[in-house]
Amino acid sequence: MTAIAGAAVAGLQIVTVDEVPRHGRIAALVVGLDQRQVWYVPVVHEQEACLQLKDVLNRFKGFFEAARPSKIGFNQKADYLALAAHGIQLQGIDWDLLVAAYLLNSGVRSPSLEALASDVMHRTIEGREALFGTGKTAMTCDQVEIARAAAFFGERMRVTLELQPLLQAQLVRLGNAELFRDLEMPLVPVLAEIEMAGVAVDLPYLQQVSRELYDQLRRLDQEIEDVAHGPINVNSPQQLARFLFEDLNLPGGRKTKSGYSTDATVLEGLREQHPVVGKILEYRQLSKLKGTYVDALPLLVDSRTHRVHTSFNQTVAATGRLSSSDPNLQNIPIRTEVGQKVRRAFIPGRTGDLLLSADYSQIELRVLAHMTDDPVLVDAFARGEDIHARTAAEVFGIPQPEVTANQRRLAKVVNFGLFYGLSDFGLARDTGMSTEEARVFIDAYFRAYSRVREFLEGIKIQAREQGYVETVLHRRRYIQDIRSPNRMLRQAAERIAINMPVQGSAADIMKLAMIRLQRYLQEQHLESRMILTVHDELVFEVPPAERDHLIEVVPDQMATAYPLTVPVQVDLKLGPNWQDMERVRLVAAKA
DNA sequence: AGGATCACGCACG
DNA sequence: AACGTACGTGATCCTC
Repeated sequence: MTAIAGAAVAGLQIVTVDEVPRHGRIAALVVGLDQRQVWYVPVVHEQEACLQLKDVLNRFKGFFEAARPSKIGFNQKADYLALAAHGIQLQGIDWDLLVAAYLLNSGVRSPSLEALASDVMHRTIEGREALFGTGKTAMTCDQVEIARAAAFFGERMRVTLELQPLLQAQLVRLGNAELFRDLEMPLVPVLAEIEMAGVAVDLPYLQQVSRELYDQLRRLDQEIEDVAHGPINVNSPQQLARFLFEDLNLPGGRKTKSGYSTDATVLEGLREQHPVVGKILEYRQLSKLKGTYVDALPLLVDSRTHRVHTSFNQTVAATGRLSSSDPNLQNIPIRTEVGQKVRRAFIPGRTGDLLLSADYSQIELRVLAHMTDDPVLVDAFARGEDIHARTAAEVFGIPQPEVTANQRRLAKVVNFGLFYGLSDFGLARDTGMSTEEARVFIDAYFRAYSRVREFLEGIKIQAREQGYVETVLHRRRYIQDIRSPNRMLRQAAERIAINMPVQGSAADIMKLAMIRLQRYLQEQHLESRMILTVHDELVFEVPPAERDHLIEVVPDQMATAYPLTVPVQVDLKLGPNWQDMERVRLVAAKA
């Protein structure tokens, strides 16, 4: 114990029985100082005598809660969560191999330690399946012999310790050591805290919505089956295609691998041809919302906290964004009326508290302005203009007051499409203009915004010559197929290359803001909690007494997290749930 | 029979 | 089929 406490760095893993570290069902601790000194401390093994968890945690508490030794691990958010369940705040989370591996190659979705050992050290180690088995017969950690578990986790710890300096050297070589140390690693406990905070949902309300949707769905299903003269599963694209394109003889359009497509755009095109099509579209929409959100969310409410605790994944998205799963709280509906009903279910956990939502306004276009230094784009943001109206004015060569609503709409589609590597074909599909008109429109856009065109061309060249592209903080994404002789593959690679620096830089900025704000809330001993992050939006749960304080600090910290050459603007909304929110304040940080 | 995986469709930024 | 995600359902393949 003395040797451990006195070390500068130590490997650490908290082994849990189940896959939800937040539950804190700790099976064992693994601690390692070097290849020769690795300890496996079992606390829950069914067949054998173990140490008492309480005693073990007490012995190690000082080690956990001290910034030194620095802890090395693999997926340290899980360690933090498992210990937090026992009231221990893990400190010194300095070196997570999972996070490092992600920075080194964000294209590999959540690399395993096995894969790292193989790729970096050319060494084969046992995977979890070898010890626990797979599928229904899989054992949990507590069902395995201590000796076998100790050998398995001990080897992983030795590999972890051996890999760490190798990965560190690679981070330095790539120029990513600072991004790792100052952004991604500090973010680890921030995400864990957000997950632990969770978000409250209004269960009785959701139940009521579920009943309403059930009735509507039954009615629609009946009406559809009346037309079909028999039972049909509207959820089955196969059955639906047979019904529409064989029984009703409607004109089939696009094909999928297994037949005619029945997706929403196809059905929209058939709406006028038969009244049943509208009913199918409505059925689809309601069924999606009911199944994915209204009925699924209540099942994920934690019985102890009465809240939903998502997982924020830091090592999945190739652009540097975070993702959310179990449940995904980053795709809660907002666009349709029924969707908004779902959003109303997200509420503060305590009566009287409020939800505060702060979102970056046009962050990607501002990042684009910053990266390109395009004089027109920079000027528009500097003046605080309506960016889509300005774009329309530039493209059509008319004064801004004369821009029609339709012209603005077209400009908006282009402004969004830019980040996706817009094609004339795509623009035509989204706007209803001809491909030829779309081509002319895009040409006019790039004449007005020549620096944007040069920038996008430059990205493609960089991807081709270096094999990767990067964000403002030098986060990399390697681009496959960028030199492919296959035109389709190559163009797809070019679109990926164009998208990443902008989407990824926006993610960099958001991550910086999250770290600052979490630090601030903690230092000021505020009760307000950061509870969600949705790419360009942060949501907080706020007691009324702290309302004015947060309204001041949140947008300010977000807007100044990473100063751009254009102002960064943050919109602030406040309300009793995630839907019914009112604009409070609009903050723009000076460039 | 039941699990794993693919195909499709679609929710968000 | 313009970038990035997550996930539910049905259909189909695979294993016990």
